Amino acid sequence: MKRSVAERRFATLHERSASSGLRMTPQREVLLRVLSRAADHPTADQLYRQVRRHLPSISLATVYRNVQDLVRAGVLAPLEHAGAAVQYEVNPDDHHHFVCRACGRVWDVYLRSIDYAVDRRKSPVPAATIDRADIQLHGLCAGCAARAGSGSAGAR
Amino acid sequence: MKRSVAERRFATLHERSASSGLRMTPQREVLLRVLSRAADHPTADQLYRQVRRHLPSISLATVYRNVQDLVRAGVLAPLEHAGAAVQYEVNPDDHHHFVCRACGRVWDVYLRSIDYAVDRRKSPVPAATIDRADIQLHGLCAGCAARAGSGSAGAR
DNA sequence: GTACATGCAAAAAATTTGCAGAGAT
DNA sequence: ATCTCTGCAAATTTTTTGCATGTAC
Repeated sequence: MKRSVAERRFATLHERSASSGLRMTPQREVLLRVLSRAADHPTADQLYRQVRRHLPSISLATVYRNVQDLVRAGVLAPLEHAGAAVQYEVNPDDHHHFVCRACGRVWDVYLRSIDYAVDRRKSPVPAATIDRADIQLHGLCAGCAARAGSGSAGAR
Repeated sequence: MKRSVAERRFATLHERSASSGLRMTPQREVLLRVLSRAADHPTADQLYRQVRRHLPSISLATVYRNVQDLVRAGVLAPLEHAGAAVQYEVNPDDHHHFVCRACGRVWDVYLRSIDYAVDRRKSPVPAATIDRADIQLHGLCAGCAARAGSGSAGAR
């Protein structure tokens, strides 16, 4: 049962990776296999350690490069806003964020209401208490949209 | 007008910082002043460069230490999930996240519905398009709640 | 006076890059 | 044959830490 889920996932990853023009090297294949079994949200280093068990000669740099390629290919996504330098929040008001997917900049957003319902059947969440819901809206900011509309796309 | 907002903010930061037992050194005061004027989400390095203009002799390590102290004091918050190592998302289903505020672990959450309304009057967001809303629920996971209930609180 | 804070420099952690050789298509 | 990918090692970037001295309370 669990096996077939991982296998279906692997097939998907494999196909999406191939259709993005990425070559199927042994390193990439093992990485995809590890990813297809991942239940959580692994870091590059955790992936490295997993992949290494099957391919002891792989280098950490290769894992980093592959993970980036897969992000570019849309196969993986960095969890939220992680990485790079930590940004700090000073605004004491109750608010949320809008993140531009092209330039990565963040703006504060005020919401008038939030409503959500957890699907408990599908969510094996060991939450004892939930005390806050932060929303991040993702999209294109006006500047990047204009740039994308006319000239070549300018990212990051 | 803008001045008084910053000043009110500074007073708040100053008071919260003091009531957390933090001493008011020149370095801390300038940092709080910079923070009270911050309109965006600065990194430690950006804060360092700002503070330096008023206190050229301050060291980057002091800024880092102070920012951490202020986070512990509840004056600042790290933006979302940033920092440390980047975690990657493999799950292709449409889902959201639950983050334990004690241990920092992340679980996938499935929502049946999401509803929100942007308060456009208060939000100067230059969003050309919004194509996704990611929700992060914050709280205590069962494990950390149990640990907090009995023994001493175990964090991070 | 004492405990906390600071500066400096070195260390650690996370990530990126240059380069020469190997391999996929 | 070509263009991508890899391993290795060195470089960068971000953050943390040890230690002697300074200073807010």
